[in-house]
Amino acid sequence: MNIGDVAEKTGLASKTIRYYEDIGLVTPARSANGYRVFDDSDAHKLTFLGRARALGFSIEDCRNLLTLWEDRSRASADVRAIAAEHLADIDSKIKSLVAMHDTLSNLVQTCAGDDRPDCPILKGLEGS
Amino acid sequence: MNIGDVAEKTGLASKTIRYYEDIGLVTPARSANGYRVFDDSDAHKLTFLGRARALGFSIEDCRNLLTLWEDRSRASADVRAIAAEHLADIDSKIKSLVAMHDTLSNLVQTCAGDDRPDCPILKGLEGS
DNA sequence: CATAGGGGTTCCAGCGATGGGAAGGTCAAG
DNA sequence: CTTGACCTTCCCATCGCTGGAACCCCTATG
Repeated sequence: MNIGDVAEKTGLASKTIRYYEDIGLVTPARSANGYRVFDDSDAHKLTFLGRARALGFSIEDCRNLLTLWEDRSRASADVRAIAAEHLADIDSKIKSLVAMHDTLSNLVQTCAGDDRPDCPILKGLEGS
Repeated sequence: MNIGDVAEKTGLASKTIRYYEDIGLVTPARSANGYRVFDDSDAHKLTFLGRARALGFSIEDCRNLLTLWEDRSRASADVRAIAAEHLADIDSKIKSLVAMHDTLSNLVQTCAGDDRPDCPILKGLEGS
């Protein structure tokens, strides 16, 4: 498979795949003309990466998960630890976004949104 | 006020304040020795910026809000539009994070987290 | 008066995870 | 033979800062 094929197959951009090779997440073979050649195992790895990234795992997390994924003797506790930590991250991001949402939504609701110059949103941002 | 004072007052890092000057959000005066000199109005602006950023507004949003804030004849509808759009952004981020959370939390819950090599989290990332 | 420290200044580089685009090589079809 | 779709490497841009280097300024102390 050339990069375009594997890109379509995995849903990743070609650029992204090249980047993943750059940082050592995949190591596709090269054909005589210099093109990258991906086998099923590469594609499988990239699919894995795509899913993990879609779940918001950082590249470094992905690297670790990938290592664990390829290590047949790994303990599932290791994986669980990474996932649990990431889950806590997600939780705290959600909390902070919900807090933002609440504050901002209050401001928006108290704002008449008409053509008068008096705006409670700006007031809210201004004072304490 | 020197930059350190206003940094403490507003809770922003000095570096951040310099950056805000760089991109034209504030324009403090300069004293003879080249130091930035901030008056109350500058500090007020920076406080405004700090709050808006804390609510997740982008720098460009902040620039617009700041313009509106300084324009005594602005329509509150303009402000409301920016805020409402940002609110929608926040909403969609929350939705996507909650979806991530749910998926990942399912995976984590089905994972025994012991020392066996069989891990449902990796399986989940692997297959569809 | 020299020195030490804690300000301040500029500029340059880097983060994460790509995306855009230039400049050029390669391949299959018409 | 040419066209157009692919591929390659390379460098720059994004966003919102943050760190560091190298240097200047001001005050206090011995």
